[in-house]
Amino acid sequence: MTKGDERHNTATIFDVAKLAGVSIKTVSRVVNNEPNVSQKTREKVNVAVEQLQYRPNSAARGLSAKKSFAIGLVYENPEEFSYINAVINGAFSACEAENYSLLIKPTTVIDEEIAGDIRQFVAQAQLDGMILTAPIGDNAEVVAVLDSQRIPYASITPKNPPAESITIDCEDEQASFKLATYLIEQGHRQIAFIKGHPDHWASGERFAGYERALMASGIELRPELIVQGYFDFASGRAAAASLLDLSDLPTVIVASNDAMASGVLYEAMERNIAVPRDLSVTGFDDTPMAAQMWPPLTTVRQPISQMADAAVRRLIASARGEDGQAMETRFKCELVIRSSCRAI
Amino acid sequence: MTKGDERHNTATIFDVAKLAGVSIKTVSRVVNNEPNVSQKTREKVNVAVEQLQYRPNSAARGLSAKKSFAIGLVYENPEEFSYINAVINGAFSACEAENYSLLIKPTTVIDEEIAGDIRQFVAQAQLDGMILTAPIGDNAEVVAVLDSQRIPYASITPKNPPAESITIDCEDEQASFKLATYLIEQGHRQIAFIKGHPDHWASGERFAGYERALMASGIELRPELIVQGYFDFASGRAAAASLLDLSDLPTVIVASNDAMASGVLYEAMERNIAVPRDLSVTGFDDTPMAAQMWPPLTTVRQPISQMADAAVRRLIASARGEDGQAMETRFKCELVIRSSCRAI
DNA sequence: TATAGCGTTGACAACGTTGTCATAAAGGTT
DNA sequence: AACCTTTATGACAACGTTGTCAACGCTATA
Repeated sequence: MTKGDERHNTATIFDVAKLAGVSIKTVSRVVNNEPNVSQKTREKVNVAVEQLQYRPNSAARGLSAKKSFAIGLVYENPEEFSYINAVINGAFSACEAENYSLLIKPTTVIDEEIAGDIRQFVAQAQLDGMILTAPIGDNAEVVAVLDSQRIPYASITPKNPPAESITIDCEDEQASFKLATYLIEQGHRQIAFIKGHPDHWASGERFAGYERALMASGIELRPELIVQGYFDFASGRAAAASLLDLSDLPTVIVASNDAMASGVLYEAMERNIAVPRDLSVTGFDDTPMAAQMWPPLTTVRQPISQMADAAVRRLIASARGEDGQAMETRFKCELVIRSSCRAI
Repeated sequence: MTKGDERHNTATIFDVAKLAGVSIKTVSRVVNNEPNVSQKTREKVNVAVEQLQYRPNSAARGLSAKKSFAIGLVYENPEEFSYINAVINGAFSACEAENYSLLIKPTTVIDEEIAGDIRQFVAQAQLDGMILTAPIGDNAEVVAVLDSQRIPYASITPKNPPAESITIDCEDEQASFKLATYLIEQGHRQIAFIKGHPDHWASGERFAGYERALMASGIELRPELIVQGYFDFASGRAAAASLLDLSDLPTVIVASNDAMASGVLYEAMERNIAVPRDLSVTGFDDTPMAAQMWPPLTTVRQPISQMADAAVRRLIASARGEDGQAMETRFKCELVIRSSCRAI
């Protein structure tokens, strides 16, 4: 760098203070919206800030305030990304609104190393908080690391949340109940179910709603119609294969998410089974994909972005010492009816 | 916080120095792998670092070194996420390897505000560099902001890269040529083409490859078989609709990406046109979706993650003053043949 | 033996902000 | 008029690291 480049150095709090004719502390107060600054002083400072295009140096701010103004988001790298993208978008918009940065950490698999990975992640970025997506919020080691480092965190749809922790979930059980009830109303009686990944809280909820709906209508639960899946395309396809090999075929297959439903559609296509004429199919999540498959998928829409947004806001609020009790923490789902199901 | 919590304060460079019996500067040298430290001292320090679980405070480091060790990734929030997720994963792995943090910034639309948005983003996080995904790398205002702030950046597949800038792209033209040639070899002569979003560099390249293949085989370019699309499902579907309304139908529709190809499949389904029996379809990108549609899509695989990885590495290398000339900057694509095309 | 050179080490300032505390000015109460 | 309280402001230390520079001790050379 030559000497001349100095002109381009970004303005510091000292420059602003000088220009406004006040002390740096006063500038700090104005910038951070602290009380006890006269209106006149405030304006002077704001003018100077504007004129110099001043932006506080976040490293210095973080060093002094012992905060980083950064939040981490950990997720398990999925096969189908729309869920996690909705999370990212929601978390980002909340961070942006609160003037925080969002650091993401995709993890490939959840193995023994994850706790160390997280420790490293947190330490390196000096995170002020973490958002844990399912099923990471249930990993005891990860939680232990965060607790020991005193890093606050919010879990999205965890299975066994500790009482005092910040938790965001949604009404999967009710939504699943509503969906199954809808199918029953449409005349379906042979209702197959593909369960989600056992590590995920949502899997149990979605199955519970299905069970409750069938029992409420006095429909017998046939064990051979209930198949384990893992939330991915391949497991959905395999589950469909086993269900379509049965002699007594189901009239509808309820998949616990859209990716598995897409596997079901694929397997049905392969077998020349027309959906919805010969078989109805439903999903869960309402990923963008759901509307673009053929046939468009009846599914359940979750307010994923809003949930992530809420997780970040609660986290920041609690870091500030606000209680955030008033904030919404349990979200509603919505049944989205498309043409992958027909009445019987 | 009570007094007792002090035990949990993370170790600083002073603690390490004390325990190792050296000065803080020496610890700093060891931690940063600087030369001129004796092997014996190095080991003493490393033992202390290990014992205290010392991790440098990134805020302090950034403040002193005038670097943030953070890189930003800006992208236009797409309808279909797998491309951007591959970018995120590649960029993340490079950042992790280089001990950098990755900050992401999804932008909803590219409007007049984007330059200001970027300025804000860069200033707030004090980024050391930026990765620009298409088509943001071509936005003059954004580039002007980065230049004026002296923020180095790398563009992934930009249209008009300035000579000295860091650019990563891949051989879209060749791949598209190969794909079209393959179709011609399969006997196709009525080859329709759905162009990509005009703002994207890749759109032009992919079309150019198509043109060259047809000309090389002496096939006339029929303008009515060339339709403008915008890389999204809806535009693919609309383009397919217009093509399938023609009296003289194409035997194959080449979509410039998988999302549009998925729109083509949808429209074909809706019209009861069997793919590939009555119509062949191809995509571009090899998103995970491509293998899960029915029928599985013949497409072109791009090494997206590797490209993003390379972008980050070049960026960091150039920030270090290394030239990075040796690094790969133009990547190969691979034809992926599935069953959405048939020979005629 | 003196001297130059190099590898090794440490003292201390600097980075740009916020927190703490002191002080001045203004307003209210007796 | 004297005193207390509240509001507004600033001086200065502290945060934890890296950069600069000086100093030390050892080896090679004259």
